[in-house]
Amino acid sequence: MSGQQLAGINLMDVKTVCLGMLTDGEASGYDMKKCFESSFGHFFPAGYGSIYPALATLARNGLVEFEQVLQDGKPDRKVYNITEKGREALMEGLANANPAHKLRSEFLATLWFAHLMTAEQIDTVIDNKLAEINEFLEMIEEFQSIECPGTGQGAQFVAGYGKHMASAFRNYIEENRKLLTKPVLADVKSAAG
Amino acid sequence: MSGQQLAGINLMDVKTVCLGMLTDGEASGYDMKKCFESSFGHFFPAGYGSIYPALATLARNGLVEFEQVLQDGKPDRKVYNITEKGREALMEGLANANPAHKLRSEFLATLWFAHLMTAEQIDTVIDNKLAEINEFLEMIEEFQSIECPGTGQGAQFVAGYGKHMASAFRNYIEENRKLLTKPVLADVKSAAG
DNA sequence: GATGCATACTATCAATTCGATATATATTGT
DNA sequence: ACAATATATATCGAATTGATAGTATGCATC
Repeated sequence: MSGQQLAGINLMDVKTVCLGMLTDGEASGYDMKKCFESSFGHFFPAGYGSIYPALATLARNGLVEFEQVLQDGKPDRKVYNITEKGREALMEGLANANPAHKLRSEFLATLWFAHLMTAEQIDTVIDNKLAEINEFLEMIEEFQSIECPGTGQGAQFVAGYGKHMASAFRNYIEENRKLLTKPVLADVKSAAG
Repeated sequence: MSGQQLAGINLMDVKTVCLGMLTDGEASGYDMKKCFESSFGHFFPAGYGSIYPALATLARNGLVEFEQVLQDGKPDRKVYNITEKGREALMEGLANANPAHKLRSEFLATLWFAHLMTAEQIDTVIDNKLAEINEFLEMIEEFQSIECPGTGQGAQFVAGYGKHMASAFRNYIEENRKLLTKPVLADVKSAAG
């Protein structure tokens, strides 16, 4: 019942995030996709299939306006701007006191069934994940070094979160991976018997 | 092109997880939902809307079989069992060397825009998240205490992961939340001016 | 004795999201 | 000359989410 406010925006969904990006200035869908790729997408992914429909809905409901900009050579741009109504909707989205924080890990689901896998398979999965984490950590450190201090407290907090959690992830894996490849009692017995 | 193997299973999706659960013995969709609720769902969520269509597809492709069990009083149960073909498909699912690990955080997306929020809003969001994390940690500790050692190395690894990461999350928030409510230079100037 | 709630069990629907793909053109690299 | 990359739009099928619906029993509260 409650929560259904201005033009169907009630949560921190892709629409709300697009509105937030527009508070920094005008942008096209393409620009926003790049923003998702470079920073946002690491903790809140979105592709064209989400962004373009989101912008269409926002425009239909008057939360953003756009201008068709003809370019020579390149295709036209639709440059979006947030409206006053859009700002209100954004504030409502930010007012949600219990925003979700969801994990969906095929990695953990796979390792849950480690007893059905060979030690080689387990090692490969883990080594690949460690390599990914290390790449991510390098990327974050680069991001933090170019971020100018004083602006974007939120961005700094989130980047720090990413670094902290990725390190914790790496530490946990390195210290506990042997749990997964260690033979269980039953196997030891059958090997000895 | 590649990856499209036995009956449309190529990743660690809900179908594959259901097959994995069935290696522990027969179960109904309802049973599996309970399993998702109690453990699996914390890192790989699935509701009825995913589970029932998944089981229907698996049955259609011969990866599981089911028996309609009539019960007095209660509604009928469809009790599923994994087939040999299903075991093969599961092994293919587990053979994926790069299983994903995805986060989707409305929490971090919200705090990215902390400069648009009041300090009270920020504090509420953070306090609520800390309370959630503490509940989660209690739940995990209970899970670990009832888990018998020697069986389910994977489950132990995953539970340990959950505890480790939730603690890291809590520590980061507690040590860095002041970044978000600390006034920025511009605000200090305008307050003094 | 009736009303409402919890549990047990199935299943479906609209809305949203994902990942891939289509369409076009210009620039840059080899 | 040819291939790849960047710019920019948009759509489609498949999967997932979250809510809801239906049917039946037991149990407690009013």
